[in-house]
Amino acid sequence: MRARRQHELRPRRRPSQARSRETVAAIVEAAARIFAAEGYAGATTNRIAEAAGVSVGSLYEYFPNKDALLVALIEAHVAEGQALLDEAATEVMARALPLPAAVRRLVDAMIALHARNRALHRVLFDEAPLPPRVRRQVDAAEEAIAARIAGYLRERPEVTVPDPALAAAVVVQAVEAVVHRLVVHGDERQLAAQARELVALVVSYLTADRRRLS
Amino acid sequence: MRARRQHELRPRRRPSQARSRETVAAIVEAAARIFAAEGYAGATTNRIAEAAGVSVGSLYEYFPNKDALLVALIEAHVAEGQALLDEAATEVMARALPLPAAVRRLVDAMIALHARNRALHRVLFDEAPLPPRVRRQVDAAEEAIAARIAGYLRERPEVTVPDPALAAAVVVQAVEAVVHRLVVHGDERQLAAQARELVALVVSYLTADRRRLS
DNA sequence: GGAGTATACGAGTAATTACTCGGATTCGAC
DNA sequence: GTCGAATCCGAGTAATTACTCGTATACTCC
Repeated sequence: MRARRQHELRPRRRPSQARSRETVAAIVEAAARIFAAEGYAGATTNRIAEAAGVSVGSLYEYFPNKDALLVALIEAHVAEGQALLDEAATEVMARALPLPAAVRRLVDAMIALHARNRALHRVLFDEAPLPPRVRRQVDAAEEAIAARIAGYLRERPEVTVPDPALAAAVVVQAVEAVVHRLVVHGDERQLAAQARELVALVVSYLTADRRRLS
Repeated sequence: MRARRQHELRPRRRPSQARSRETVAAIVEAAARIFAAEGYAGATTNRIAEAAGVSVGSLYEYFPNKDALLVALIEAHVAEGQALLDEAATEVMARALPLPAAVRRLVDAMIALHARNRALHRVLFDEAPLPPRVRRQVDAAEEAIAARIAGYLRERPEVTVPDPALAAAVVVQAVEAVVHRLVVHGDERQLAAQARELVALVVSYLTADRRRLS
């Protein structure tokens, strides 16, 4: 293969006419399908263009290289995740849900996010190391949701953790990591039971009698 | 590149003389270095052979293809992990450690396993999807350690979970997933504090007053 | 020391695939 | 209707790299 075009990941040209916007949309959508089906290495730009009903030339008109396609997909996925989690957080706050229900809501939102397109999610986050810029975006999204959760924790009297910010970070990490495991690699039949235990895990932690723990 | 030699992953020939055993060892060791430094895609068999001080021909004498090298590394890593965790479990049992100390021991063992060669660990488990046979090996190792933990949980009166086998599985999943996150992607400065919280998370869960949780 | 086997070598091959570019086509604006 | 810009096309190219195979060397055992 030819030497990969430096590290440029941004679109090469902005589509201005409706026609080209459709082309870009078709390419992104086809990329999602092909990456999900073939994995990162197995997906070729020619195949993606073909699946999009477009020539490779057009693909490269808008995406400087293969990685740029991945990045576009990841960014869309992250935005979607942020929206899902924000929605959950807003609902929890508005209805002042008690802790177990709130945690359940968080876990369910996380499961929904991962399950929406399992195969693609696996490729995006289990293959191909994220470029630093994208990594930062993901981290920022996680921090944002952790901050909201920390705010909620401070309001709930039954929460006993001494450092809500730290606790929120740990909870987000744990829920994300475990759900990822369960959904992407786990046994579907055990998902419900394990999700229940995950809720118990988090709720116990947040409401534990801290004096007993050391 | 040439079509990849089917799905054979087992060594092609068993080294019988001391000389060739050294060659194989050098290749494996070099593969670890190169994969860690360059990532899966960036590592080439020519480069690995060169780093091992050996010709490509010799490499292919013992490993049918590039993936077989990865599999060898993963198998070694899994064996090492099993040994580390078994050792921790044995110590916990022998000294009848109380729960917080036992969990701490588990978390520390897991951290040690992940931190021993961060970069390689990342490549092995974050890039390149594992072939099914290897996946099964990893799962079996996790189940084995979960079974030992379940036995321990049943012995400790302070443990309140209704289903120790399920709880043990969840705990192993959670500890593995979170530690992986913390060590491979996380901020090193926060590791200690987050590890402490992880211990609190697990201990709280295992000793929670189950009536309060729903 | 000779026969047979195991091991090592590494230049070369074949396949793959990311990416280009010159030219055709379609659009929007006046 | 025309002109310039935007878009599209896709055969071809250049680079990469996994893997082979004929030959040379070292070892073992008698």
